[in-house]
Amino acid sequence: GDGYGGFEVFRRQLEEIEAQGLQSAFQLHKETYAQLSILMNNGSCLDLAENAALGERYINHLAQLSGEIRAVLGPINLNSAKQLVGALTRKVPSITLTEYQWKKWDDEEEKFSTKKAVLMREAHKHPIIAKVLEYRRRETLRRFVTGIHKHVRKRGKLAFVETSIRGDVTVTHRMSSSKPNLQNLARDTEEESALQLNVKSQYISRFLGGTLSEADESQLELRIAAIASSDGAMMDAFLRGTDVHTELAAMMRGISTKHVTEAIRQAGKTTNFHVLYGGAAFGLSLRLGCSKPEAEGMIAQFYATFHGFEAWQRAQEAFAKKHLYVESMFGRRRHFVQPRSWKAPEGKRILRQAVNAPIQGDASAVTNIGIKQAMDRIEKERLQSKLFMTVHDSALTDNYPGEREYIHDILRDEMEHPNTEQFGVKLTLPLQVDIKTGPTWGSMSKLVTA
DNA sequence: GTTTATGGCCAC
DNA sequence: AAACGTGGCCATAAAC
Ligand SMILES: Nc1nc2c(ncn2[C@H]2C[C@H](O)[C@@H](COP(=O)(O)OP(=O)(O)OP(=O)(O)O)O2)c(=O)[nH]1
Ligand SMILES: [Mn+2]
Repeated sequence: GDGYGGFEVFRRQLEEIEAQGLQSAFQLHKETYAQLSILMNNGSCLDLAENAALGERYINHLAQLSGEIRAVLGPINLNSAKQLVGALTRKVPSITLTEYQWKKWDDEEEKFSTKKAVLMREAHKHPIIAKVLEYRRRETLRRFVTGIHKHVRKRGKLAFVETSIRGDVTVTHRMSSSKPNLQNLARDTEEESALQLNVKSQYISRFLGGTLSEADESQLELRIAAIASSDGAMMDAFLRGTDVHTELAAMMRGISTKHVTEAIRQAGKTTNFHVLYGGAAFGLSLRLGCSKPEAEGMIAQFYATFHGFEAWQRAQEAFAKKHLYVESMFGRRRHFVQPRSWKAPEGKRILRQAVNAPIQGDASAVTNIGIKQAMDRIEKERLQSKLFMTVHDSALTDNYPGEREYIHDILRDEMEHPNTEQFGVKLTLPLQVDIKTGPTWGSMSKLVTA
């Protein structure tokens, strides 16, 4: 009843594991996913002094903001969305705290929302709204500072958190991280780094004089989408070396790719994946703040350009309707429960999941095969550096002094050349890995490769 | 006083 | 009766 199939789907998965025996998808799981979750138990080293300093700064910022806001809105609990609706409506009568107005075709209750997108849309109506947004951001990031206290383990002079990496949680066969989750740490921004509020800066090397590095697959799911669908235009784009995220961001704003900042490129990413995974004009127009016809035009242009991918989408959907599961290139499956109708929201959601699951899942497989190879080399060559974490399409290493450059070679060699053939998959496009490095997870600079 | 649900938001 | 997908976590509100 949770939309993920419940018992029936679980039973079918069990049957599959029994029937699959030593098939390649099972091998992949056993030799790669299960191993990674065991091997990445080194923990992540924490700078406790930085943690304490961050905590102090967040408390101060929050106290200041809380005072300013409650002076205007009254003595409410700012962490309560419900109280915020009441206070904001009183103070700013013109405010519209709904995500979007729908028909209200009968005496349905109005659904209020104070989420970020809504507050940003309404922010021009009163200066206090921006303050609330700032409070929210600080409060959310504070939890990355104080929330890890219960997970800290001392090892001699050093402090660690030992996240649990599991490969048996997600329906698409991605890895998950918990207790603490290290896959959703807030990215460092210039503004917050300047204020010394960068939460990733508390993650450091465990070695005296050591460094951290992160190797991230470039535009990974777009590449996998191109490979899986064999779409000509998409393949061409990558063979030409295009950065599709950047190109789209530049095109949407009518600026040159030179002027695309990291933040702008990130917005382009979100748009790309929105459209790739069956997003509608309605949601796109909300996200871009443009009209619905404009959004429709953009989606139409996407499918006009990538009709090969559209055909692949239709094929996935047809397969899902017929068999109630989809299967990826690596032979991994996601099962569905029969919806009442394929045209209702419930059914349409399944069809989008049918398009997404094989791509997200195989992107994960490709990454993890490469990571496993890198870990094997670090062990075989008796290096002291540690590959201690994965964030879906990236790997983090803690570099022993003097080993960094060689570790970078390993990361690039292995992650750009995962041996997928052993699991029956031929990658028809090259992969590209971007490497960053620095003294902390929150202060890394891109490696310039000649 | 516990539990569970919800709203919200971070990442990829 | 919604409107890219995959996760985990926290504080409040509601229910036990
Ligand atoms: N459906 C969906 N998938 C996402 C979204 N953000 C990230 N992903 C998936 C697809 C990405 O290829 C993958 C890795 O995320 P990254 O941030 O590394 O993006 P990507 O590799 O595409 O670009 P990059 O060149 O690394 O900046 O995670 C999103 O908003 N929606
Ligand atoms: Mn990436």
